[in-house]
Amino acid sequence: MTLLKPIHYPKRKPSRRVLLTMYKALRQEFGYRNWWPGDTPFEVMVGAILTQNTAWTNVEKAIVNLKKEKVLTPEKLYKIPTKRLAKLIRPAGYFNVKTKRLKAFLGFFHKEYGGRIKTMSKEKLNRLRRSLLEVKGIGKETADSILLYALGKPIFVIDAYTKRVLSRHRYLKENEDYDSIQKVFMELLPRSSFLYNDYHAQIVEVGKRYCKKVPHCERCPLKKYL
DNA sequence: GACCAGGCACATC
DNA sequence: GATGTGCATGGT
Repeated sequence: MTLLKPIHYPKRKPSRRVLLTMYKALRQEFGYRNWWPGDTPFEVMVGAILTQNTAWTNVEKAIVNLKKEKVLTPEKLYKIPTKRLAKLIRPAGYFNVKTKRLKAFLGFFHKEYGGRIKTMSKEKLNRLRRSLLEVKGIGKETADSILLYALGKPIFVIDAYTKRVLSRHRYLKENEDYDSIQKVFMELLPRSSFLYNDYHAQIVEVGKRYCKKVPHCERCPLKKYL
């Protein structure tokens, strides 16, 4: 087992070059991820809410239920009784909270965009993000996941993996806030939804494989950045 | 049986 | 603005 660097280690600012070479190292190891498990943009949106603080394997079970019942469409989910929805998404955990959040999002999606991805997509990124954040139950990460992974908008998603991987390599403070982390990526990297998508996916992959609570740094492609 | 996993809103100080 | 708490399932 590898010992962790002390957490009081001073933060070092990543340069554009470091961010890009890290990305290349990851991509070389894992290949292009071009990622988010989901067949349709709508499924990605639902998944983004269901996966809040939850392992994806549990979310999958909920999605399977929704598909099996043939209700994974904007109209069907908008109309489905709350109790039935709660029952179907039960495996994803926090099912009462998430039922409310899904319903809140579906109401918004229906009211503002007629439940149409295309219409929603036409909205300007900043405006869309602001309105998503007004929906109860949609915070920054969920909003950005929807924007990037469902709608292909160029915005970098910050999640637990991003924070863990980057802070373990001293590129972040222990509890750095969402906006400043996002700024690091977005100010240093070219504005590309493809890059933001794949980079974040690479971080998730390296986080899952090597950067757990007990990290396995020996074979980690980011080893030299420790 | 404890601990963990791709957050968020809300209460309180 | 920082800190604490409730929300719940399924895998390890």
